[in-house]
Amino acid sequence: MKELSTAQDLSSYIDFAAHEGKEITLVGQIQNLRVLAWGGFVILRLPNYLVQCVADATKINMPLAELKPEATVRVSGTLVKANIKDVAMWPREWEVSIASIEVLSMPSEEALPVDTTKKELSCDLSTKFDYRPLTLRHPRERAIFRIASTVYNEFGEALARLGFTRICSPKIVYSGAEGGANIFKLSYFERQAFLAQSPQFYKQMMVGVFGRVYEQGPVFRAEEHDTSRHLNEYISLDMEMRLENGFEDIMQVEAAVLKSIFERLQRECAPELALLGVTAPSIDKIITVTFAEAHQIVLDQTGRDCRGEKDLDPEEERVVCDYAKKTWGTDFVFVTHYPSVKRPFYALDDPANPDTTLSFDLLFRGIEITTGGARMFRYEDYLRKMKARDMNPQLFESYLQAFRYGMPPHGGLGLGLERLVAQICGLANVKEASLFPRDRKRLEP
RNA sequence: GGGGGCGUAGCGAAGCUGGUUAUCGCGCCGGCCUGUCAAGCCGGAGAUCGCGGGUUCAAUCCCCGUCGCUCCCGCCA
Repeated sequence: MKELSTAQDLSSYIDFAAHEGKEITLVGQIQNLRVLAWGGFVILRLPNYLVQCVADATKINMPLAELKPEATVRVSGTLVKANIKDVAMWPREWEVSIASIEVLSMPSEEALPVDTTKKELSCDLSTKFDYRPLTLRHPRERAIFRIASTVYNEFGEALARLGFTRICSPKIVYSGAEGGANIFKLSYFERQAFLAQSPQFYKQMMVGVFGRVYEQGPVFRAEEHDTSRHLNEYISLDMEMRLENGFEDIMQVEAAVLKSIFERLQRECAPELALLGVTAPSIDKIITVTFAEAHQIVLDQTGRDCRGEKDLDPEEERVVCDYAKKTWGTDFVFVTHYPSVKRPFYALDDPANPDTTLSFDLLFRGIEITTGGARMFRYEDYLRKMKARDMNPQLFESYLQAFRYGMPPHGGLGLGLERLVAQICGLANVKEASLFPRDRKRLEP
């Protein structure tokens, strides 16, 4: 038996200022190497740093030329002041003056398939994904996923502060939530099951328990779309809450959560944002336009009359966003009151106009990142709506239990993590905001 | 499900109204360089031009097919 210490500091945080002038030992992978006649530089990649180390050829224990990018090394030396210009580096005020280097591992290939030492990764999307274990090591790729990590964490933490309870619903399910046909089938012992395309039913059931819940997890869509804004598996940031005043409550909570996310990005991800050349957006006001007003904006701005249509197409969403930016100075527009026919059966119709629903989409820089709205909460309403849509209530037995036993007025939303991150980072394709994207063609790596 | 574009060394690209020794940058290999920061300089190796067929004296280039990638629409987050 061996007992390990529970007292040691397990943090990867390094207090560089406190180490100045002192001995320091770092284990990291070589991001880049610059060998000069007098010695050279080793850029070391650590969990959340990129540290420059400098070597004097006459003092170091081995020639730098024997090293190569992606070798894992243990560097010992002294932390000294430096002035580093490269914005990919962090920190930039200190470097390690190397005393010795020990090689722990070397890449087995003579040459790496893509060059990760340059400012930009110059390769096609498919190449980038084919070599994901390598390409993700590039500083810009790391920056994207440090930002994604922060967005994911703050979504949960901001909601938790507002009294929401985190839930984890099953991803193996008995029936398809939205009623759509685009659901992955799965063999489950002697029966057939499905991969959840949304935690919708479970988060509604859980509103009957906690009143305010959230979930962050993967959802699966078997849609054959093949575009720069779709994935077949993505991370859905979901919440569901009792409504005190109206479906506007949902938008207010979402705006508050987004605001909190962007402020935290500014505080904690400044180097990553700078590296990507972007700034965190801000959401200081909540701008809403109705679906009908959105069509009017498109008509006024472009002359295209789409007022009869039941949805906004991507081009119209871009027009509405451009208009909102120009007119109200905002990157975010909530479009409310979508037609009932375009919304799932559980959407709550607007009593003032039953052809529309008390629902919304949130558009961010030209793309829709959220769909949300109020849900029906009376059992009879579900039976009526399901009958009208030729749905068999018996197939939704366990879901409908919640309403049979009584439910408060409630609503919620789903936010696509990759879409949000892609828009923050200015990425052309959502897949770039996914570590290992799953699309129509890709199941690997 | 429908439509557009692209496949040329490990990576990214140029070339083509048909005839070249198929070009450039990065990476790789060798040499040089006292502070680099997308380091720099000199030299070298590396490509049956995605695959199959056709037209032609001649195809990387034109045509047909096929496979792969990418973008857009529908649908969605």
